[in-house]
Amino acid sequence: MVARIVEVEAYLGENDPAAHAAAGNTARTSVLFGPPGHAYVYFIYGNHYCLNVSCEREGKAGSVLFRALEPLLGIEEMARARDLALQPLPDLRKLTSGPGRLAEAFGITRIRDNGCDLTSPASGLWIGDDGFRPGKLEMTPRIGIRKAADRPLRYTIAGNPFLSGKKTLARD
DNA sequence: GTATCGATTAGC
DNA sequence: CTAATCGATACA
Repeated sequence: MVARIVEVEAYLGENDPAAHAAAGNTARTSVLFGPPGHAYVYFIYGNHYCLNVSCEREGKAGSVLFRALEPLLGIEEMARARDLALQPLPDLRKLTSGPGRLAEAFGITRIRDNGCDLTSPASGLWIGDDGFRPGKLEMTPRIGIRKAADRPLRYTIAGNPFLSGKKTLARD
């Protein structure tokens, strides 16, 4: 399966009240304090996994949350993982437009993928560069948080149809 | 040990 | 708008 990253949010580490790292280096957040480029997977609301990549050098927390993807390859497999019918025509946005959704589409769990090296193609899950360069980017406040909700740390590809949120889903 | 809540989603 | 649902965290 392959998908393009179209929406992310930055979490700044121990000084960011909205970041899990604000609670310090615990069993849950240890990956955030490890070397960069590794997967931080957490379980939320008793229902969903979400995927981050650690960004700062070892010892310093800081991460990027993947909030939405544009499916490119393996759409059938993603639909199966999301338990959505592929016929007659699936709404592709339902596959990966949201942090919990994209994790489910890729079968990401904390047990399997937490700590995974996202910089290595040898990993089952990794980030690559296919040469695509987005056009205009937009910065908006982060979604779904209660603390530090005003900081514009959400980055999206302007106008991309696969962005998360009911607003984008309701369009067309 | 118990109480509370959350970087969400689906359904009414 | 609310329910679902459970691990991490705060507190006694």
